[in-house]
Amino acid sequence: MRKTQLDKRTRLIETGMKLAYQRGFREASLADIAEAAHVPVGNVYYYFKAKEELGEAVVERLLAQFRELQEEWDRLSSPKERLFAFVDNIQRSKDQIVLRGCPLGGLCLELHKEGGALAKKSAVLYTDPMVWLEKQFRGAGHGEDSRKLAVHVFSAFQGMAAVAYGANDPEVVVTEVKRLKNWIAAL
Amino acid sequence: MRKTQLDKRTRLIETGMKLAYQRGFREASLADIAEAAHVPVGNVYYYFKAKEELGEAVVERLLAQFRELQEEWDRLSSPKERLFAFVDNIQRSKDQIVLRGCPLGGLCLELHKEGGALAKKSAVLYTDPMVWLEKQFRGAGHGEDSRKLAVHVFSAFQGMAAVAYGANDPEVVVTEVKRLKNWIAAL
DNA sequence: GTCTATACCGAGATAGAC
DNA sequence: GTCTATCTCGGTATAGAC
Repeated sequence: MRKTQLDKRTRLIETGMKLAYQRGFREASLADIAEAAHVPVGNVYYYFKAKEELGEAVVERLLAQFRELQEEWDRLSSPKERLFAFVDNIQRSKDQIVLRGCPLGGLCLELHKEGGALAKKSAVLYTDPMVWLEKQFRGAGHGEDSRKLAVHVFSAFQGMAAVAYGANDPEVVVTEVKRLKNWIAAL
Repeated sequence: MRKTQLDKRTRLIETGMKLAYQRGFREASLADIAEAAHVPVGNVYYYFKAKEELGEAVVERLLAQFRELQEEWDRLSSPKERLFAFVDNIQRSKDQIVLRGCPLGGLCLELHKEGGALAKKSAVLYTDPMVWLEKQFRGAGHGEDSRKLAVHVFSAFQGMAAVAYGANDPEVVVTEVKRLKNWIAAL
């Protein structure tokens, strides 16, 4: 019982995450999500009392997913290597980014504009990675500058993702990633 | 006749632009826009055959508005001054950006995700400014590098706007603008 | 050309049988 | 716990009087 409950709930969250990424959270109807997750529409409300609550779960899932990456990177031996791993990951995702935008940024900005309770909660999709980046810079001995350096890296990431997506040009990611790596290497 | 027609049409476009910026284009209903523009709802369809067409007009209006700024900057004597003017303008808009995001980027990304005909048309909101930036770099003697340099500036702009907005922190703009100006000055 | 009334549809959400 | 049928609301879009 508990098992299948988790399964359906999880399926709804993951499908919601996928469709929100592809078409936007607002754009993806509960009917679409339910169908794609092989769950009857009305049944969604057994797991979530409103669409907003599913959105919340999607944000959490997305964050958890990013934290898994962080843990992986944390196993690398030096802070600088960890920073490079972060940037390499952007490069690797470039096709996805050109096609659908940044998975974190897209949802964060959409929910932010939507307003309401989700707006505030979605901010962690930005702040959490920046906190991690800051920690790396601090570990590399950049002290009080670390926050600004972290903001710069994340901001460069969001910028290249937005432009690559909006202007439909994967080369933007390639060029900007190269520049960002040089910048980190030269610090 | 022609006069009042233009007035209402213009009012609808400008109000649409304002509300799309504040709440998103999808989120702003025709009823809201019409009411705010003091035009009866049903009458909207005399001027635009569908909401999509109003969206198109909004994109064009936004672009025209940006082009006015370009013309102003074009009157400055050197390409480098023009680049600084572009960046200064970001700095000046920082409060607006924190509150509602980038006027160009927000709409461009939303419409892009929406898909459809508007998706392609909205891309000019990104490509047009980048073309202008490229021209400045070319004028400053950067030859074939100009395009990449332009992309970098615009990408930095979009990044700082997104992060400042999403993380609700105006300081992001201040810091990043400073960095960007140093970068341009050192070229 | 202008406006009112309304059709129509798709969305989120609920009731209640099983 | 699970699913079907249905309600309600708000949105776009249209018909047609003036």
